Amino acid sequence: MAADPLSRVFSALADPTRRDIVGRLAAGDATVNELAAPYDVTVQAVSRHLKVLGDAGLVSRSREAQRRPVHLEAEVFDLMTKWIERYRRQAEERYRRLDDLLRTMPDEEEPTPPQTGEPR
Amino acid sequence: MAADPLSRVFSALADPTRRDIVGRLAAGDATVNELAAPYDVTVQAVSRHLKVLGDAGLVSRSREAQRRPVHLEAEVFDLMTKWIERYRRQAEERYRRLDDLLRTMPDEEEPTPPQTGEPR
DNA sequence: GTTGTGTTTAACCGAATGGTTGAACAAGGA
DNA sequence: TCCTTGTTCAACCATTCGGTTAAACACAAC
Repeated sequence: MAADPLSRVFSALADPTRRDIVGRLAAGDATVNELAAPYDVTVQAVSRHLKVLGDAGLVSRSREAQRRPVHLEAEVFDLMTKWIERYRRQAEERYRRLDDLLRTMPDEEEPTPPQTGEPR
Repeated sequence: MAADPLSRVFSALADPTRRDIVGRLAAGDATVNELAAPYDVTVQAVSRHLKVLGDAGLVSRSREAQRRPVHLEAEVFDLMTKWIERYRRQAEERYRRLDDLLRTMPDEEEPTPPQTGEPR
Protein backbone atom coordinates (compact mmCIF):
# COMPACT_ATOMS: atom_id res chain seq x y z
CA MET A 1 0.00 0.00 0.00
CA ALA A 2 1.17 3.53 -0.75
CA ALA A 3 2.85 5.41 2.06
CA ASP A 4 1.38 8.88 1.61
CA PRO A 5 -2.33 9.70 2.01
CA LEU A 6 -2.66 11.50 -1.32
CA SER A 7 -1.33 8.49 -3.24
CA ARG A 8 -3.74 6.24 -1.38
CA VAL A 9 -6.75 8.38 -2.29
CA PHE A 10 -5.82 8.83 -5.95
CA SER A 11 -4.95 5.14 -6.24
CA ALA A 12 -8.23 4.09 -4.60
CA LEU A 13 -10.24 6.16 -7.08
CA ALA A 14 -8.23 4.94 -10.08
CA ASP A 15 -10.44 1.83 -10.23
CA PRO A 16 -13.87 2.22 -11.93
CA THR A 17 -15.57 -0.32 -9.63
CA ARG A 18 -14.36 1.56 -6.56
CA ARG A 19 -15.49 4.89 -8.03
CA ASP A 20 -18.89 3.34 -8.69
CA ILE A 21 -19.06 2.14 -5.09
CA VAL A 22 -18.25 5.64 -3.86
CA GLY A 23 -20.97 6.99 -6.12
CA ARG A 24 -23.53 4.64 -4.68
CA LEU A 25 -22.46 5.33 -1.11
CA ALA A 26 -23.06 9.02 -1.73
CA ALA A 27 -26.76 8.08 -1.90
CA GLY A 28 -26.64 6.27 1.44
CA ASP A 29 -24.84 3.67 3.55
CA ALA A 30 -24.86 0.04 2.41
CA THR A 31 -23.51 -3.38 3.36
CA VAL A 32 -20.91 -5.37 1.48
CA ASN A 33 -23.52 -7.77 0.12
CA GLU A 34 -25.74 -4.94 -1.12
CA LEU A 35 -22.76 -3.26 -2.74
CA ALA A 36 -21.59 -6.45 -4.42
CA ALA A 37 -24.98 -7.33 -5.92
CA PRO A 38 -24.78 -5.26 -9.14
CA TYR A 39 -21.34 -6.53 -10.14
CA ASP A 40 -20.45 -9.96 -11.44
CA VAL A 41 -17.54 -10.35 -9.08
CA THR A 42 -17.51 -12.20 -5.76
CA VAL A 43 -18.39 -10.48 -2.53
CA GLN A 44 -14.82 -11.14 -1.39
CA ALA A 45 -13.51 -8.98 -4.21
CA VAL A 46 -15.82 -6.14 -3.16
CA SER A 47 -14.72 -6.60 0.45
CA ARG A 48 -11.15 -6.00 -0.67
CA HIS A 49 -12.19 -2.93 -2.66
CA LEU A 50 -13.76 -1.61 0.54
CA LYS A 51 -10.50 -2.27 2.38
CA VAL A 52 -8.67 -0.13 -0.16
CA LEU A 53 -11.26 2.65 0.16
CA GLY A 54 -11.04 2.36 3.94
CA ASP A 55 -7.24 2.59 3.97
CA ALA A 56 -7.57 5.74 1.87
CA GLY A 57 -9.95 7.18 4.46
CA LEU A 58 -12.79 7.36 1.94
CA VAL A 59 -15.16 5.07 3.86
CA SER A 60 -15.70 3.96 7.44
CA ARG A 61 -17.44 0.88 8.84
CA SER A 62 -19.77 0.35 11.76
CA ARG A 63 -21.45 -2.71 13.24
CA GLU A 64 -25.12 -3.76 13.18
CA ALA A 65 -25.39 -7.35 14.38
CA GLN A 66 -23.55 -9.37 11.71
CA ARG A 67 -23.70 -6.56 9.17
CA ARG A 68 -20.98 -3.94 8.82
CA PRO A 69 -22.53 -0.98 6.98
CA VAL A 70 -20.21 1.15 4.90
CA HIS A 71 -20.31 4.93 5.22
CA LEU A 72 -18.79 7.48 2.84
CA GLU A 73 -16.32 9.92 4.40
CA ALA A 74 -16.39 12.84 2.00
CA GLU A 75 -13.86 15.01 3.86
CA VAL A 76 -10.91 13.21 2.25
CA PHE A 77 -12.00 14.67 -1.08
CA ASP A 78 -10.61 18.00 0.16
CA LEU A 79 -7.12 16.53 0.15
CA MET A 80 -7.38 16.00 -3.60
CA THR A 81 -9.16 19.21 -4.52
CA LYS A 82 -6.62 21.23 -2.53
CA TRP A 83 -3.74 19.58 -4.38
CA ILE A 84 -5.43 20.02 -7.74
CA GLU A 85 -6.47 23.63 -7.18
CA ARG A 86 -2.99 24.59 -6.06
CA TYR A 87 -1.37 23.65 -9.33
CA ARG A 88 -4.26 24.62 -11.54
CA ARG A 89 -4.12 28.12 -10.06
CA GLN A 90 -0.35 28.23 -10.44
CA ALA A 91 -0.54 27.16 -14.08
CA GLU A 92 -3.29 29.69 -14.82
CA GLU A 93 -1.31 32.45 -13.10
CA ARG A 94 1.70 31.59 -15.22
CA TYR A 95 -0.43 31.68 -18.35
CA ARG A 96 -1.91 35.04 -17.35
CA ARG A 97 1.56 36.51 -16.77
CA LEU A 98 2.82 35.24 -20.11
CA ASP A 99 -0.24 36.77 -21.69
CA ASP A 100 0.49 40.11 -20.02
CA LEU A 101 4.10 39.97 -21.15
CA LEU A 102 3.09 39.44 -24.75
CA ARG A 103 0.57 42.28 -24.54
CA THR A 104 2.83 44.87 -22.84
CA MET A 105 5.77 44.47 -25.22
CA PRO A 106 4.27 44.28 -28.69
CA ASP A 107 7.30 45.97 -30.39
CA GLU A 108 9.70 43.13 -29.59
CA GLU A 109 11.16 41.42 -32.64
CA GLU A 110 9.67 38.15 -33.82
CA PRO A 111 11.49 34.88 -33.08
CA THR A 112 12.08 34.74 -36.88
CA PRO A 113 15.86 35.01 -37.62
CA PRO A 114 17.04 38.42 -38.95
CA GLN A 115 17.12 37.48 -42.63
CA THR A 116 20.84 37.18 -43.37
CA GLY A 117 20.32 37.46 -47.07
CA GLU A 118 20.05 33.94 -48.38
CA PRO A 119 18.77 34.22 -51.95
CA ARG A 120 15.40 32.78 -52.68
CA MET B 1 -3.46 1.00 -19.51
CA ALA B 2 -6.93 1.85 -18.16
CA ALA B 3 -9.75 2.20 -20.67
CA ASP B 4 -11.62 5.21 -19.30
CA PRO B 5 -10.14 8.72 -19.06
CA LEU B 6 -11.01 9.21 -15.40
CA SER B 7 -9.15 6.05 -14.37
CA ARG B 8 -6.15 7.16 -16.41
CA VAL B 9 -6.00 10.56 -14.69
CA PHE B 10 -6.48 9.24 -11.16
CA SER B 11 -3.99 6.45 -11.82
CA ALA B 12 -1.42 8.84 -13.26
CA LEU B 13 -1.61 11.04 -10.16
CA ALA B 14 -1.46 8.09 -7.76
CA ASP B 15 2.35 8.10 -8.06
CA PRO B 16 4.23 10.67 -5.92
CA THR B 17 7.00 11.13 -8.49
CA ARG B 18 4.43 11.91 -11.18
CA ARG B 19 2.60 14.33 -8.88
CA ASP B 20 5.94 16.03 -8.18
CA ILE B 21 6.58 16.32 -11.92
CA VAL B 22 3.15 17.88 -12.41
CA GLY B 23 3.91 20.30 -9.59
CA ARG B 24 7.16 21.38 -11.21
CA LEU B 25 5.55 21.71 -14.63
CA ALA B 26 3.00 24.10 -13.14
CA ALA B 27 5.94 26.50 -12.74
CA GLY B 28 6.95 26.15 -16.38
CA ASP B 29 7.75 23.76 -19.22
CA ALA B 30 10.81 21.51 -18.90
CA THR B 31 12.67 18.78 -20.75
CA VAL B 32 12.94 15.16 -19.67
CA ASN B 33 16.54 15.61 -18.58
CA GLU B 34 15.70 18.66 -16.48
CA LEU B 35 12.79 16.83 -14.91
CA ALA B 36 14.86 13.74 -14.16
CA ALA B 37 17.73 15.62 -12.48
CA PRO B 38 16.30 15.86 -8.92
CA TYR B 39 15.41 12.16 -8.68
CA ASP B 40 17.80 9.26 -8.30
CA VAL B 41 16.15 7.25 -11.04
CA THR B 42 17.26 6.96 -14.65
CA VAL B 43 16.04 9.37 -17.28
CA GLN B 44 14.34 6.42 -18.99
CA ALA B 45 12.14 5.91 -15.95
CA VAL B 46 11.11 9.58 -16.02
CA SER B 47 10.43 9.29 -19.75
CA ARG B 48 8.00 6.50 -18.98
CA HIS B 49 6.35 8.56 -16.24
CA LEU B 50 5.83 11.29 -18.84
CA LYS B 51 4.25 8.73 -21.17
CA VAL B 52 1.75 7.87 -18.44
CA LEU B 53 1.00 11.55 -17.82
CA GLY B 54 0.66 12.08 -21.57
CA ASP B 55 -1.75 9.17 -22.00
CA ALA B 56 -3.85 10.70 -19.22
CA GLY B 57 -3.90 14.00 -21.11
CA LEU B 58 -2.08 15.80 -18.30
CA VAL B 59 0.92 16.86 -20.38
CA SER B 60 1.76 17.51 -24.03
CA ARG B 61 5.10 17.52 -25.85
CA SER B 62 6.59 19.78 -28.50
CA ARG B 63 9.87 19.81 -30.39
CA GLU B 64 12.85 22.21 -30.07
CA ALA B 65 15.78 20.76 -32.00
CA GLN B 66 16.65 17.54 -30.13
CA ARG B 67 14.71 18.58 -27.04
CA ARG B 68 11.06 17.73 -26.49
CA PRO B 69 9.76 20.16 -23.83
CA VAL B 70 6.91 18.98 -21.64
CA HIS B 71 3.89 21.23 -21.11
CA LEU B 72 1.22 20.87 -18.42
CA GLU B 73 -2.36 20.61 -19.69
CA ALA B 74 -4.40 21.71 -16.70
CA GLU B 75 -7.83 21.32 -18.30
CA VAL B 76 -7.93 17.60 -17.49
CA PHE B 77 -8.08 18.52 -13.83
CA ASP B 78 -11.70 19.54 -14.44
CA LEU B 79 -12.59 15.93 -15.17
CA MET B 80 -11.59 14.99 -11.64
CA THR B 81 -12.99 17.98 -9.81
CA LYS B 82 -16.34 17.54 -11.56
CA TRP B 83 -16.51 13.90 -10.48
CA ILE B 84 -15.46 14.72 -6.93
CA GLU B 85 -17.82 17.68 -6.53
CA ARG B 86 -20.77 15.70 -7.79
CA TYR B 87 -20.57 13.12 -5.04
CA ARG B 88 -19.38 15.47 -2.36
CA ARG B 89 -22.43 17.64 -2.99
CA GLN B 90 -24.70 14.60 -3.03
CA ALA B 91 -23.30 13.35 0.28
CA GLU B 92 -23.61 16.79 1.88
CA GLU B 93 -27.19 17.12 0.63
CA ARG B 94 -28.01 13.76 2.16
CA TYR B 95 -26.41 14.80 5.44
CA ARG B 96 -28.35 18.09 5.43
CA ARG B 97 -31.65 16.30 4.85
CA LEU B 98 -30.98 13.82 7.64
CA ASP B 99 -30.14 16.75 9.86
CA ASP B 100 -33.46 18.43 8.97
CA LEU B 101 -35.34 15.22 9.66
CA LEU B 102 -33.83 14.92 13.11
CA ARG B 103 -34.59 18.57 13.86
CA THR B 104 -38.22 18.56 12.65
CA MET B 105 -39.28 15.48 14.59
CA PRO B 106 -37.74 15.83 18.05
CA ASP B 107 -40.58 13.99 19.85
CA GLU B 108 -39.79 10.63 18.27
CA GLU B 109 -38.89 7.88 20.73
CA GLU B 110 -35.26 7.01 21.31
CA PRO B 111 -33.83 3.85 19.71
CA THR B 112 -33.47 2.53 23.31
CA PRO B 113 -35.72 -0.54 23.81
CA PRO B 114 -38.89 0.09 25.88
CA GLN B 115 -37.56 -1.26 29.19
CA THR B 116 -39.33 -4.60 29.52
CA GLY B 117 -38.70 -4.76 33.20
CA GLU B 118 -35.57 -6.87 33.64
CA PRO B 119 -34.51 -6.49 37.26
CA ARG B 120 -31.21 -4.81 37.89
C1' DG C 1 -24.24 -26.30 22.12
C1' DT C 2 -25.41 -26.36 16.52
C1' DT C 3 -26.85 -24.09 12.48
C1' DG C 4 -27.15 -20.16 9.43
C1' DT C 5 -25.96 -15.63 7.62
C1' DG C 6 -22.71 -11.97 6.72
C1' DT C 7 -17.97 -10.77 6.29
C1' DT C 8 -12.96 -11.09 6.19
C1' DT C 9 -8.55 -13.62 5.58
C1' DA C 10 -5.31 -16.81 3.16
C1' DA C 11 -3.28 -18.74 -0.75
C1' DC C 12 -2.93 -18.67 -5.42
C1' DC C 13 -2.89 -16.85 -10.43
C1' DG C 14 -2.30 -13.78 -14.49
C1' DA C 15 -1.72 -9.06 -15.80
C1' DA C 16 0.00 -4.56 -14.95
C1' DT C 17 3.52 -1.39 -12.81
C1' DG C 18 7.96 0.81 -11.89
C1' DG C 19 12.48 0.14 -12.01
C1' DT C 20 16.85 -1.40 -14.47
C1' DT C 21 20.41 -1.87 -18.66
C1' DG C 22 21.38 -1.69 -23.47
C1' DA C 23 20.22 -0.50 -28.05
C1' DA C 24 18.00 2.53 -31.30
C1' DC C 25 16.33 6.91 -33.08
C1' DA C 26 16.44 12.14 -33.98
C1' DA C 27 18.74 16.33 -34.65
C1' DG C 28 22.95 19.59 -34.48
C1' DG C 29 27.68 20.48 -34.83
C1' DA C 30 32.69 19.12 -35.84
C1' DT D 1 30.73 11.99 -42.90
C1' DC D 2 31.25 11.02 -37.95
C1' DC D 3 30.37 12.35 -33.18
C1' DT D 4 27.70 14.17 -29.46
C1' DT D 5 23.39 15.15 -27.08
C1' DG D 6 18.60 14.25 -25.99
C1' DT D 7 15.10 10.96 -25.98
C1' DT D 8 12.61 6.70 -26.55
C1' DC D 9 12.14 1.63 -27.24
C1' DA D 10 12.97 -3.34 -25.97
C1' DA D 11 13.81 -6.87 -22.87
C1' DC D 12 14.01 -8.25 -18.36
C1' DC D 13 12.97 -8.45 -13.18
C1' DA D 14 10.54 -7.86 -8.69
C1' DT D 15 6.41 -6.14 -6.80
C1' DT D 16 1.60 -4.89 -6.78
C1' DC D 17 -3.14 -5.55 -8.17
C1' DG D 18 -7.65 -7.49 -9.05
C1' DG D 19 -9.69 -11.54 -9.42
C1' DT D 20 -10.61 -16.43 -7.88
C1' DT D 21 -11.73 -20.47 -4.27
C1' DA D 22 -11.60 -22.26 0.32
C1' DA D 23 -11.27 -21.49 5.07
C1' DA D 24 -11.92 -18.76 9.17
C1' DC D 25 -14.34 -15.40 11.94
C1' DA D 26 -18.54 -12.78 14.13
C1' DC D 27 -22.87 -12.76 15.52
C1' DA D 28 -28.02 -14.35 15.79
C1' DA D 29 -31.25 -17.72 16.11
C1' DC D 30 -32.59 -22.13 17.17
